[in-house]
Amino acid sequence: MPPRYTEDPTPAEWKILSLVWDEGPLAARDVLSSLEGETDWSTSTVKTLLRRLVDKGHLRTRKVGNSFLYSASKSPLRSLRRAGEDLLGRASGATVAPLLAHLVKNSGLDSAELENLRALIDRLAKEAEA
Amino acid sequence: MPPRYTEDPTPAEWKILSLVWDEGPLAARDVLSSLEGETDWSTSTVKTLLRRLVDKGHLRTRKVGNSFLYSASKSPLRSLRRAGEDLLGRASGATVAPLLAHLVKNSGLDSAELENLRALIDRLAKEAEA
DNA sequence: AGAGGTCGTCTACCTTTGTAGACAGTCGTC
DNA sequence: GACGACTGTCTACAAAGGTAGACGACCTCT
Repeated sequence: MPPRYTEDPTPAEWKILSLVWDEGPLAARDVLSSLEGETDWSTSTVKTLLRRLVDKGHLRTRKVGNSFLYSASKSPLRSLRRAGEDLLGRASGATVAPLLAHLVKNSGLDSAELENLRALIDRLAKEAEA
Repeated sequence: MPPRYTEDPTPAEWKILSLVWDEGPLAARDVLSSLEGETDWSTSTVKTLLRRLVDKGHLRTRKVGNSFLYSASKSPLRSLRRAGEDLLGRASGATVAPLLAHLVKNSGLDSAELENLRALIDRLAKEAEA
């Protein structure tokens, strides 16, 4: 495979990336301490992953003192949608529906979110009839 | 990272795997011809990927003449759900709902499937109230 | 039986990913 | 202004993933 232009995060990178998404701009040391207990990555490992995420364009840095603050450089939703589309692309016609059902079931949406989703489905259903 | 026990398919492997899911038991040569136009993988490449999928336990083989028929060895839905859970795990609380909305919108479900999904949501909403 | 085609296996090689040590710059503090 | 604590960069290396050639086993037609 010649060079890949998608630059999607790898599993290890996803871990760091979603952490940064969740906890706003973080310094390397914050990422490290947030990971404590979850992984046993060394300082170096985390710094490498952060650097690679910057190289791939997922994170940006802002210099503060002698260190960096890392923050998302693309909208999280955009990256997630991309990954989601890959997933859907792997499901065949017959598995798409049960897959979505499973995801909805396990997503822990609250009442309001469920309500919105139902509204969306109603809209789609109306279109599908036409 | 010590040996990984998940043995999830890689992107290239997914391509082959979902092809086999879709088109039932296939011989290597069928996979090859189905991929024509989509990728320009050589015979060897495809055979390597098939073998790796077998090694990882995603495909099983049945000998027929001097060749193999490859078919799924786990339920496709199961593998997809696993991948779906990874995806959800990467989304933070706030992004889960919009992500699901996007997926539903792009999933091309037909009326009946939408109906089922709505029924599921109604059930979940009822539980959420309690 | 021999030739030609097909098949899977072996082996290989480069890139990416996972993981981390060594080290030099910098910042605060005594 | 020197010391210690941190920080990011460089370098490294093994494992996984992507890609494919070489080759011997096997079938099939003549």
